[in-house]
This record gives sequence, structure tokens and C-alpha cells, in this order.
Amino acid sequence: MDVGQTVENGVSKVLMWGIDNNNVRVLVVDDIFQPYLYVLPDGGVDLGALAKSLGDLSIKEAPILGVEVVKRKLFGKSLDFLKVVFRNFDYTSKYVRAFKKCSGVKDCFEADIRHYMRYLADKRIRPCSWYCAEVQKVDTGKNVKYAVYRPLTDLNPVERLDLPNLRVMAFDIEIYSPSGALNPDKDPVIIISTATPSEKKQFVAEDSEDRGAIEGFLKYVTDFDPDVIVGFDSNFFDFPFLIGRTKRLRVGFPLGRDGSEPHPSVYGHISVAGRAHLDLYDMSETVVEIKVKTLKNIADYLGVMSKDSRVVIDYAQIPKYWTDRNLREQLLRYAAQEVESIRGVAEKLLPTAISMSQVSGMPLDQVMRAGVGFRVENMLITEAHQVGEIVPNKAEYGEGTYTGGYVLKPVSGIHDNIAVFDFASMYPNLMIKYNISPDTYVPPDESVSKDEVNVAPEVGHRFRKSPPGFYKKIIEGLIEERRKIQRSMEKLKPQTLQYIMMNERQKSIKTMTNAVYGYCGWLGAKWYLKPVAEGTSAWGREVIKETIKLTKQYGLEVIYADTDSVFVTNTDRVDDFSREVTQRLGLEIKPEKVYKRIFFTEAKKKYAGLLENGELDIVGFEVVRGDWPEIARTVQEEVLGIILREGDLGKAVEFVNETINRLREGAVSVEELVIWETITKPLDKYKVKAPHVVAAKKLIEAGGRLEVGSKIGYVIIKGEGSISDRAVPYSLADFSKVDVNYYIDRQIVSAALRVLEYFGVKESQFTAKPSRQLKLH
DNA sequence: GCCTTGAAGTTACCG
DNA sequence: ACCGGTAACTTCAAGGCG
Repeated sequence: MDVGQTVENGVSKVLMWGIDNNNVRVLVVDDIFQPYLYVLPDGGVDLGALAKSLGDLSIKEAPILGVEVVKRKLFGKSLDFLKVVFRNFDYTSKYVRAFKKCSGVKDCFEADIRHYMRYLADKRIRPCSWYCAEVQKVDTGKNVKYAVYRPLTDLNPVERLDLPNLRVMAFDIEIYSPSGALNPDKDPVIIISTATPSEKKQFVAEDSEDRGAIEGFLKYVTDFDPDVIVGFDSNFFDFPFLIGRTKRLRVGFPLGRDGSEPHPSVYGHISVAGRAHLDLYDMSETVVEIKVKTLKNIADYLGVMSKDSRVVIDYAQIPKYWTDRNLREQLLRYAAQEVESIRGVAEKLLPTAISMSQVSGMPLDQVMRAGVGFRVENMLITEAHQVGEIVPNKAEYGEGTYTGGYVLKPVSGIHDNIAVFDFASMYPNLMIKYNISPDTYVPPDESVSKDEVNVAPEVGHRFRKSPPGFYKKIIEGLIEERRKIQRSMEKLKPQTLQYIMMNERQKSIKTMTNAVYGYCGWLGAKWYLKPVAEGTSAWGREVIKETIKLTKQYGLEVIYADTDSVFVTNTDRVDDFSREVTQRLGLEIKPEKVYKRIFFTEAKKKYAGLLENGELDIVGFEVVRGDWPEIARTVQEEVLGIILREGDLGKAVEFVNETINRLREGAVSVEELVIWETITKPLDKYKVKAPHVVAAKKLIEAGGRLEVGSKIGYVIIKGEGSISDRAVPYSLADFSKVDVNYYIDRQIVSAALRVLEYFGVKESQFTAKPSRQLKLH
């Protein structure tokens, strides 16, 4: 469930926190497994002599236990390495520096893999899974709530689909900060709320005296002894604040199972020993439908809180609600609701996190914070060890970009009865088919006979046909595992926890499989190899272009195509068509869906279609973009609906005009006009005066907080100057200030016309307005 | 100095 | 810190005109 490491008396230890089959919390400590790294010698060096001189560099604090000559592969090439085993992982980088100075040493490898990750990889242990081992009880002499063991055998995987009964606790804090600065040296924690499936608690400060509340919370957590702690933005807010506050008050904060305090860990994550701390904010990144990731939006989307009787209190209002004794009750209710939302969301998203942990091999409390690239990499490292492949060091420079997927310009307008076919997992399957892998790639300077290699079209990269590459093995393994899970799901009842878990697991496997392609073209990847990515996409383009040709030969019209999908006129012979394409191209293509009616503009990657079940599928249009205000998105969605379902142009135009009138009359809320955009870098790094940047600066000036990566919501108000000059954070503007004409011209009409101009509708058909005369104002 | 035009910068989407 | 392809917005600077 959680993994850690420590060095005691110079001995490296791996700590595995878990739950046994009697529901007892256990800590398994392995102090036998020793840290190591690989040294690549220069060619022609006397390995024995080099091994000896490396061994001579041994230092007392971290003795070298052995230097062994081993055969390993680096990018598929078999080479001699020296495996240096030593006792204390704290000295890894010291050894690397010393070894690199040593003559006869070309490079060091795998020195940056954390000890516990190497342990998991070497021992094939996946987090959040069941294992069986013979153990020896360890007497710690301490009064702890868990049993401590030392493994006597390796951990053997157990085929078990169920999860233990995890104790999950949500928490949330409220701060009294009249200045809004949220300074732990000054501002007290007024409310700490917790929620478990069976109990809700609140620890409340006595005015500004919060010591008791914090101590109460600490005692509660220690007594309840949660396995999983969840918060919302807790990595950046709740925990840092609590840590700062307890330091200031000089109270201990031993929240960890081993009595340690929460501490910053990898990927900017706060770690609590023995417990998995999860920040819902990280998990919500997987829910792409939610554009602005607030707790409220996430909870609403997942349907975890009833919308009635909800108390809404703005952050800025908290001090008022706290000071005013009559309002305090409402603040407490608000805080209780927040923590209940967190708990509810956690319940829905925990299966995703657990399955990602199982598949990537990363500990549960890291996996959702780590980027996709690192998850893939971690999975690859695990596999590399099994096939004797050394983990390469990160490339120091990239080779620039390469060409990706092919996109066919759509036939614009309305089409009836269109079938969409797509190649399932096209890139992974191409990697299997042509054995595309970092270890099968043949560099241009290497000569090899023609029939031993697959040659990528257009780009000419060569990959050995055999032996099976490292990627091929992994991808085949993942596909097989996914099939197995899907088969096992047939026997399970939907809605059961097991079914949900299996479903999440197969989805995670699919996600990871598809991410391998992106990974190998990523500059930060240890296995970065441009020809692998470039070759894969080149074969992909060949396949889709061939498919388009075959489609035409089949007498079907191709309306649109993007990367691995084609949109064609529907036929009663869809199955024949799939079979023929599959057979001719050697890659499986499947009918994915049928649109009764579909609409394209001239733009690629944008379409709206009516499915056979009556559902409207909108892709790429402003409707699905979070950086368009709700009012424009709603108008466009309605227009598309009317056009596709009823084909009634007049009605569509009328709807747009009604919305314009509603806006003119002030019958809309400011919320519908807010434009949300991400601040992607520090404000002073922007080269142009963009509206969202100007709005962000105004927010900061007014004392607001905004971090890189978060979204700013702004509206355009009336007045002089450019749009940027008139962009203000929505919290600072009321409806009377809003530039109604901007919203009509640039948002509503623009979004509506994107669709309606294909039916001859002109801008002038929308309620006459003083157009483009900002200058006269 | 004003206006038009196209490039640059920026974001968020698709697969 | 997965990839490239794409649309669309606003700003900004260059070029043309008088």
C-alpha cells in the first residue's frame, strides 16, 4: 500500500506497509536487499583490474560489498558491465562521482533509481497487490499498532481480485486570515474537518487559539489509523499550512505510522509514512470533462453531493463568518460539506488511482502526481530488469520534432448515415507488427541485410525483425493481460467493487499501452529515441492512407480521416469492409459507431454528429472548449442540436437572437460570461499582453492568489483600450460593467456563425447592433 | 499617423 | 515535463497610403 526506505546504522532498508489477510496492518522490512549500480567500462579495459580499482574506492560509511562482471544489454547491444553492490544508498551519487573519475570508466547507469523502486522492480512487486511470503516477526520494542516482519522468502504474487478493507479518511482545513495572506506564522487553523464512511468530525479552534484543534485532529488520526488520507489541494495547501503552523506553535505533528511528520517527497508530493496520502486535485486531472477543476465542479460531475441545501461561502468571506457568532454555524456546515465532498469524490476516484499504481508499479500515493511519462518509464524499468536491459541515462539533447499522424480535410456540410471505423490501438499494434523498439533499431551507420529488417516508409528507419524487441514484449504482455481481465469481467456483476476494479485496471492498461508511443518521442525519456516515434507514426500514415484508398475502391465515400480513423458512407456490408481492410493491411480495423447525421465545417478535428440512440456527439467545437464562456458554448450546442435534429435554420437563428436579447436585458449571470484560461508560466515570462495574463496580474494586485498551472476566470468589461486592458477577474466585476457587445460579437455570434454560415446565415441576421464601432464610443 | 495584413504568441482541443 | 496536428483567438510589428 505504501513503500518507503531508510538507512539505519549504515544499512539500507526497504519498508513495505500493507494489510495482511486477517486485516492486520503490517510493516515488512527488507534489509537484505542491497543497493547497486552499473559501471560501463571503456572498450578493451581489463575488467578484473577495473573491478579491483572500483572496489578500492570503498568507504567505511557505505562499504562496497562486491564488484561483479555481468552481461547486460544497452539499447539491445550486449555489453560487459560491472555491477557494484554497496550497503548505503545515501552514498550513491558520491560513488558515481568517484567512479566517473576513475580511468577505464565510460559511464555509470541506474544510479538515479530510488532504492525502493529498484527493489519493487527487481522483485517484481506491484503496489496495491496481494503477496505471500514467509516472515519472521520483529520486535521493535516500540508500542505500535502494526506488526513488523522481516521476509524470509521472496514475495510471491497471489491471484486475488479483492481489495482489503481500506480505512479512508478525508480532511479539509479552514484558516482565519483577515489579510488573505494565509500565513501559518500568523493565521490560525480554525476548523479541521474529517470524514470517514461512518463518521464526520470537526476540530474547532477557540477563537484564534488553534493548538487544541490541531492536537485533537492529530489524536483522532492516530486513533482511527487511516490507510489512505485524502484532501483537495492538500499537497499545496492543507499539509504545507499544517506543517508550517505546527512548527510555529512548536507542537509535534507525528501523523505517520512510524511517528514521523508529513514531509515533502518526490514529484512535489507530501508523504505520510505508512499511509497513502492522495490529493484529489491530481486524481481529477484524469477527468477531462471537467474544465475548471474546483471541488464543487468535480463533486457535481461525479454526482457525489446533493445540490440542495448547500452552503456556499466565498474564501474571502471566511473571516466574517468566523468572527460573527451568528454566522459561524454556517461556516461549520460549509466545512463539513467540503470534507464530505472530498470523501465522496475519493470513493469514486480511488479505484482509478489503485489501478494506475498496479499497472505502472508506482506507489499509490505518487502515481497520480507523476506525469504519464514517468508512469510509463517506471513500468518499462520493471520490465527492462526482467530482460537484462540496462536502464539508459537520460539523453542530454533532443533531435528536434518529427511528423505525426495524418489528417484528411473533411467534406464540409451535412452528411447522413456515416460510419466511423478505427484501428484499435494503432501505434502499439504497429510497434508489435514491425518490432519497433529502442533495442531493435538499426542506426544508419550499421550495415545489415535487407530481409533482416523492417524499413519504415518515408523516413527509412530500420528495425530488426528478430529477436522480439523490448517494447513488443511489453505491449504484447499488456494486451494479453487486458484480454484476460476483460474475460474475467464477463463473470462479474457490474456495479460490484470487483467489477469496477477490473474495469479500471483494463482502462489503465490501455492508457499505458497507448502512452508508450508518446513516451519514446519525449525528450525527457530515458529511452528517448526519435526514430522509434518517427517510424511508428510513418507506418501509421501509410496505414491510414492505404485505408482511404481501399475505402474508395470499395465504392464508399470518405468524409474525413484522422490518424487512425476513417468516416465513410455507411453500408450494410460494414463487417465485410472491416474484414477486407483488416486482412489487406494486417491491422485490425473495427466499425466504431454510426452517425445518423453528421456536420463538418471546413476545419479538421471538429464535427458534431447525431448518434443512432439520439445522443449528440460534439467534437473539437467551442462547445467542448473550456476557454469559451458558457453562454457561447450553450448557444453553439443548441444551434448544432437544432440543425442536426430538426434541420430548422430559422429556429436556430431565433435561438441565437433570444440569447442575445437575454444578455442585453441583463438576464444572465456573470458566471455564464466568465472565460477560464490556464496560466502556464510565471506572469513575467509572457511575451505578449494576453487578456488572461492581464486579468491574472489584476487578481494578484487585488491580493488574490494564483499559481502556475491554475486557471484564471475573467470577463471583458466596457471601457477604453484593448481587450486585454478590459479583462478583469470575474470576482472583481459585476454585470453592469460587462461589455455586452463584446460577448455578442466575439463570443455568441462568432460561435453560432461557425456553424450557421454553412447554411448561408449572415451576421446581419442577428439582432442589429452597433457593430465594430468601439472607436465611436 | 492611420489602417490593413500577416506573423507571432498562446491555449486547448483530437487521436 | 508522453507525442504531433490543428483551429482559433489577441497582440504586435511591418508595410502601404496619403
